[in-house]
Amino acid sequence: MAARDAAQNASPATAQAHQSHDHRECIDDALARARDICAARGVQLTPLREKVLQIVWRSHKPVGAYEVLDELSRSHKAARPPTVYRALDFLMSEGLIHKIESLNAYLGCTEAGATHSGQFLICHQCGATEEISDPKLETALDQAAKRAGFVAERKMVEISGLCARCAA
Amino acid sequence: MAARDAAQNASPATAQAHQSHDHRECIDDALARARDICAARGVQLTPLREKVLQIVWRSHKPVGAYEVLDELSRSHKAARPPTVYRALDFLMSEGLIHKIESLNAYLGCTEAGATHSGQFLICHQCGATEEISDPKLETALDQAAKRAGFVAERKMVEISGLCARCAA
DNA sequence: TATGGGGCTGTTATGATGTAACATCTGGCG
DNA sequence: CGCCAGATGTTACATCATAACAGCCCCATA
Repeated sequence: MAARDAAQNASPATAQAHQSHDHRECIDDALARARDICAARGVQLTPLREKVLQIVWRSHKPVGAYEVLDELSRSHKAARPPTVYRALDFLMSEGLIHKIESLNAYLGCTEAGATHSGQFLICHQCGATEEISDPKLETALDQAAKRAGFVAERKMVEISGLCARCAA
Repeated sequence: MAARDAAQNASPATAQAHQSHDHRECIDDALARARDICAARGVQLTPLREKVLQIVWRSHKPVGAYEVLDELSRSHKAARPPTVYRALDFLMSEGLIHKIESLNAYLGCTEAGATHSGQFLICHQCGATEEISDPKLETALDQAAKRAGFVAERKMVEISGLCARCAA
């Protein structure tokens, strides 16, 4: 897997990420799900947007907008920053990707379909970023906000450190 | 207080923030605490760094680095971006301020002295940002990381929504 | 057919945030 | 004095993001 991953993707985004699974399946699943979701909602997952989604999904590392732009430029000469940001904005508004605020980078959403803010474990060694969905954490967030009389809308949780493999 | 706050501070940072308390006390306390902490640690809270800390503390709204720069320039003509970023880096490394990642802005730490990552309630209406320290939330974060075999180093929690006053 | 409106993309320019790299200053210490 | 470390000055640049307007395409409707 690691070899194929490296072969099909020369971008630095995946250079270090731990990939012990068949990542092509991740991509295929994500794209198929995205198509279903957009069709059901009556919004357009255009070829451009799908291509951007595919690029974001090339690894489990958050990808910067300009990295997406570089990659997109190979097949789409006209690509400019607004091209990419507009696609990223669309994908975020449909809950298909997340922005990792602490890295100014974007990551495919593994829970696409359900609207949620996302909770992330970011390894600063290999870059791999795992999205988790912890009900207790969710509850704790809601309780903390409630206690302060605060109406929570977006709840961002980004934990950086070392993933299990890098810590070992 | 609102009147004095407006008078002593023309920066947009405080334009909307709810300030029902004597904010001058906040600033004075924060600066005094910072001096104590730095003295105890044998690190230099230079006049420049103290001035930057004071500017960050002018309100309970996170302040952008270039806003700090504008303000600092009034008294310190030589100020440039690196001047500000170096001071901010120092203040963060000593735990005297926090960076709010979702806003790319900086906020005075109300728990200075104890090393912690900070949990924030960010009102997108008035901009006021409250730092909370919720033990249950802290536990939930640790548990979530542990469950994934992840070694947590920095735990970022930023909840945006409406503060009690703006929601009312 | 025509027409006009909405959604998507192209294009140019610029704004906002952050850092690299090297120079200079200052105070303490052998 | 001579040197070093830490702080600041200074120039240039890298990175991240958006404003504003132009053009295109589909298609609903007259």
